[in-house]
Parts: sequence; C-alpha cells; structure tokens
Amino acid sequence: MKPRQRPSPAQRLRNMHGLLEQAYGPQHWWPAETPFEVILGAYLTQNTAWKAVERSLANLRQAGALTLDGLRSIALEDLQNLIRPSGFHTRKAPALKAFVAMLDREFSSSLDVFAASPTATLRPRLLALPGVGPETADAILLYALNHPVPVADEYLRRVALRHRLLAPPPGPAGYDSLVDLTRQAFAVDPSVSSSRLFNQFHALTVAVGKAHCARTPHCTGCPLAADLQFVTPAVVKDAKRK
DNA sequence: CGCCAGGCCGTGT
DNA sequence: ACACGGCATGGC
Repeated sequence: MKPRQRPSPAQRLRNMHGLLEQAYGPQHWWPAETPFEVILGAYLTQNTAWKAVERSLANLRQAGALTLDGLRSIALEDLQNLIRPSGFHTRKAPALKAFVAMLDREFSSSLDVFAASPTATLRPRLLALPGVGPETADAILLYALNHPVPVADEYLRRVALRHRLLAPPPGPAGYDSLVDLTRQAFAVDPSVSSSRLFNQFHALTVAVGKAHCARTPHCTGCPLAADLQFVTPAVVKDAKRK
C-alpha cells in the first residue's frame, strides 16, 4: 500500500477527463467534412463563436471555396466578403491566402504532402504564418493532419486555474504549460492513440466549458465540481476593479 | 444595449 | 517575459 498523497496536477487532470467522458461521452469532434475544411474553421473561429463560423463556411461552400483549388482561385476581396460573418475578415482572408501560398510553394500544393511531414517541422512552419498562433497551429496539426499534439485553449485555462492545476499568472507562457500538463496527464497508456486521446480531451474541455465556464461564474451541476467558481472574463474584470 | 466568442499581433513596460 | 488594446461581426 502506498501512502496516500496528494495527486499531481497531471493525475488530477486525467481524473477530470474520466469524469467528463462519463458525463458527455464521445464527442466526434471537429465538425467538418474534410481536413481542409477543418483548417478553414480553425482560422475562422479565432475569438469567434462557432455559430458565426458556420455561416462563413456556408458562404464558402456555396462559392465553391471550401477546397484548396477553390480558395486559391477566389479573389481576396471576395474571400473577405464571404467570411465577413465570422469577423476579422481583413486579417483572416489574407491569412488563409498565405496558407494556400505556402502549400503551393513548399509542399507541391498538396495537403497530403504537408501532413506527411514531421510534426517538428510543421509546427514551426505553421507558427511562422500570419494569423497562426499556438492554438490554431495545434488545432490544425491534431484535427486536420491527425498529428498527436495536445490543443490548449481558453476553456482549459479556466478549468486549470479554477482547480489550481496551474500557477496563477497565465498568458503566452501559460499556453505551453497547459500543453505540458496535458502531455503529462496522458503520458501513460501507449496502447491508445494519443491523437485520439488529445482529440477527445480537448473536445470535452470545450463541452464542459460551453456548459459551465462561459457565462455563469458559479458552476452548478458541473461534472468536475459544483462548489467552485469559474474564472470567466467578467470575473477577471471584476477582480481587477479592486 | 452590453458582453462575449474554440486568438493573434504590434507596442509598451 | 508579460500586459494591453485593436481587430469585426453577430448571438444572446
């Protein structure tokens, strides 16, 4: 018998994953028909509600711009107008064009060639693109290219802070520490595809985040805990007032 | 009407 | 290394 000691943050995160699976089940994320569509969604959803992204994607579909060829052909100005519903169109449209240009110039215009490259070269290449930060890069790697990388986001940060799995000061350094924490949490069990694990874990994070982290600071009926307070933007702002 | 959404980037400490 | 404001639009 081992002496009972406090579980590590990584162990606690893994336990939370189990609770969330029981509560929400398989998530079959990311809502998209093709890998290329995943990539478009990853760009468009930056600081934007998914509902709005859906309308932009519908516009793109109707214009035949949901494919690599379609996106290459379309004029920048038209692209801007099609994705207007999801906001930041003056930044996101050129960013999408830059992605296509990169595939054309460096990867034989082939998403398959791109996906077949090692993660260690793809991630820096993605981060060097305009409009691609760590979360977008990792979402593309995991959900479009099926590379085994964790995806961290605002919801995971809230959950981690709320349950004190992280030191208080968040920020850009916070992203990497969240990724490290996730890697540690799922470092065991090589029998399961880590892509699938990371996929399911991030999806569950968003599910619980939408249900309990978004609006109401006080978490009632949350599978993780019913007696703590989520760090919503409003809570952060309120804390700053003092 | 005000707040926020599945971030990222440039600028200022 | 962080903090902060701007970027645009639509849902609730």
